[in-house]
Amino acid sequence: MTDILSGLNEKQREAVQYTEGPLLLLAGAGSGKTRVLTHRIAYILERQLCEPWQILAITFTNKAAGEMRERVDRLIPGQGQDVFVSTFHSMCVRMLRRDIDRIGYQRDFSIYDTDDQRTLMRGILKDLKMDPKQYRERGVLAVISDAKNRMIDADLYEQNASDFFERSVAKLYKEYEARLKKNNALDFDDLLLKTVDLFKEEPDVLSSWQNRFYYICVDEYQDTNMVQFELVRLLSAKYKNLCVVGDDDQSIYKFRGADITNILDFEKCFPGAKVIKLEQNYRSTKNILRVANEVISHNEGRKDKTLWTENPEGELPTFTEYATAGEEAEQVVKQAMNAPFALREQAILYRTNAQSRLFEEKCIRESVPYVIVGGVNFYQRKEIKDILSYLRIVANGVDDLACQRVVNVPKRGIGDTTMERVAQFAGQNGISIYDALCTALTIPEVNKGTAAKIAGFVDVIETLRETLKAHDDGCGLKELIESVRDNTGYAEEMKKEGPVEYETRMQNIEELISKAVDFEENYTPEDDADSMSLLASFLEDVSLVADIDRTNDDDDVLTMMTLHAAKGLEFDRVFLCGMEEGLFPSQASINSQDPKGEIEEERRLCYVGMTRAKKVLTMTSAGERMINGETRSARPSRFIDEIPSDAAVISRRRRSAASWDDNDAFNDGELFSRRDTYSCRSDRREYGTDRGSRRYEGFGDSAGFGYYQTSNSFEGSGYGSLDHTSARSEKKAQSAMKGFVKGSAIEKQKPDYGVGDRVNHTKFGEGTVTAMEERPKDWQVTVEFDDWGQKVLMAGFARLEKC
DNA sequence: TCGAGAATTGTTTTT
DNA sequence: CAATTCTCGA
Repeated sequence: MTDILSGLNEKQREAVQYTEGPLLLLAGAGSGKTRVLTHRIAYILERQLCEPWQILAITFTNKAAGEMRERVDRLIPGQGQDVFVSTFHSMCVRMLRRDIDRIGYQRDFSIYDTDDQRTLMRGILKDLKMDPKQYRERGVLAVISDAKNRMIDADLYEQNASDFFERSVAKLYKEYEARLKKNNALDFDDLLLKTVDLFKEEPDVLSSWQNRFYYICVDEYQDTNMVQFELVRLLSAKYKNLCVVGDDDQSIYKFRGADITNILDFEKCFPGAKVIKLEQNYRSTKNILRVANEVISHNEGRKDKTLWTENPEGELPTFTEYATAGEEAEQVVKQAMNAPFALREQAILYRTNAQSRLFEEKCIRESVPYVIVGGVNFYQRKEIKDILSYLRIVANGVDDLACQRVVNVPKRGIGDTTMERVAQFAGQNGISIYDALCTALTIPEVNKGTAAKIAGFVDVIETLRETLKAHDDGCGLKELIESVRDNTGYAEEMKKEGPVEYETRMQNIEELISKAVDFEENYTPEDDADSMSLLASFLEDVSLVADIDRTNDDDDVLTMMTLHAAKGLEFDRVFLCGMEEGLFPSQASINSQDPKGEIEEERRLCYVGMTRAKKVLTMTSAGERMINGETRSARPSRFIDEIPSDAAVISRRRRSAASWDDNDAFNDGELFSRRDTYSCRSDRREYGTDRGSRRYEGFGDSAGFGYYQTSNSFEGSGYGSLDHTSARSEKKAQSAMKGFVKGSAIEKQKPDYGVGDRVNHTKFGEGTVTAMEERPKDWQVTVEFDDWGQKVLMAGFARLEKC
């Protein structure tokens, strides 16, 4: 007992011991909430308030689930493994696997990922002859997903459809559902939704789970959506021992339905709920925390709390604006390389996955070992999806999508036209594609030659089924995958793509095999899921793996990932990169219907990023970067503006105040939104080759900019207080700072030319200055150009050169 | 049926 | 820019 409660502060201890009844734990970043959760579970176990398997703990990732199990196990040896720790999605799969047949699905259902969903929707649009320009599958699916997250089914959606578009979407929604059902498949949202359906339609199923779980904990509660709320509500209804942990300031998944009111209104929904706030931060330095607090304080409607720490001051966070994204990446990688921290203790965080490319490039160049979390998910890679599709057909014969995906992979001479006919035949006879293929010879429209090829494919599948059956004692995944690789001609097909691709693909398949072996070894048939095959569980498991789950912390490598992926992690040093208006906060959030709300979400994301840092926070931006093949320029993020000047070392590139204002207009909508609202392609056509930065004349070229720095001097920054390596870094840091001059935030300079002088402009060429007028933030210059006539320019913006 | 080259189109963020 | 779709010739 003393063990479990020792080392906890008063609040934490209170939370650990408050086991009965609803509890809302408002846990700020780095306040030790995982610690509280694990100790709480251990406390319950030690007190023998219930059996391990009667505790349900829901985490955000599978990795977190594993870690929690481990940590509990360390506190109460031998019992941690039996606690039901899981993500919402995995939990639902387990529950559905047991009982989904009671609501009209088969228990060997497939799980469709985003790609599968899109393929399915594309087919629907085609069959219903809807204009794919008008109904883009991505958009339609987003609407459907949104509806599902709010527990609006197709019928209800139809009833509420108020305009033509919505009625069309309703039709698509219905068809989409029908096809999922026909394929015996569920999408991600369904996993949650169907579980709720199951609970509502089969009360005894619900009560069996209700009876089982005496204690329920939900981590990252601020990111739960309505369906998840409903699940939690239902499951906890009997014993009401529900503990939710979250931080409204870290709610960053609104886009996928997370509803912040779940946490804000917890006390209303669960009367008598106890609220405990954890406000002491154990992770970051005072200086990092101050910056994070300052930024997040710009949000309205938060739960009142102030994070504080007893940690040392630490050094001031820095912000540096580089000229280009390339330079940003290079400097960041070099700094990481020379910092007095192990690579694994540092992370590069960014808003979008696309930003990783440059960092990756620089890491390769500098030979810095790195790992990118996210981007293209392992299980979405072509070769993996292909192989899994084979396995899906083996497991679930009615999965048409899987069938269509690999029927001609490797090339068997079964083309689109043939498959079109087969699909039609299948539809007419109400059978699955695979069943249709099995009887290909009887399909009149399919000619004999192709039918023979089809028979070859069917043969492959049947052989695989044999392989599986031959190992009914539960060892066969490895053989199965190897069989797909080696006996279908798949390996040969890959060779054609070139040796490099071949190698990486083979490696990926190897990785899949070891995953499979691993899975098999740890596989314990569910107490109640008797006949459910090992294969089906493997496939279900595999589709729920997030990329973060696959990272191992053993290697000393530099980690790069999106801010979203960084949630829940911590590093000694964090690089927060790409802090530019239009990127972070994203242009979409600025242009959205609800800019205020969306920018607040971006700000929370920023807060999450900053609070990942334990000792050093380094923020950067680029004056220009390539986006969609166009060089675009941007001013530093508004979040940088929100940092008080004495709280960080802020180095912006020198720009006149006037150009800032223009730049604001540029970034805050006008020009970009036009590109978004209307076709940006028409722009391209109209302007021909005059693309990108040249179109926004005056922004693209960075020549002529200097640096200046606001706030205090460099004293106290750098790595002086750390160790020897630090001296080196300090030097590096200083030399990187070369060219920076001290100055105030906004400083207008009188140009070095005057009325009557000859000047040169990058676009307009030479001309004579005819007038100069001082403006509040800049000098306005009138020039009579030789070739272009009179122009009125802002000096800080036009970069005129005296000649 | 299939491949190569052209054209088009797109970015948040993810279980 | 890069990923995906389209188009056309064999």
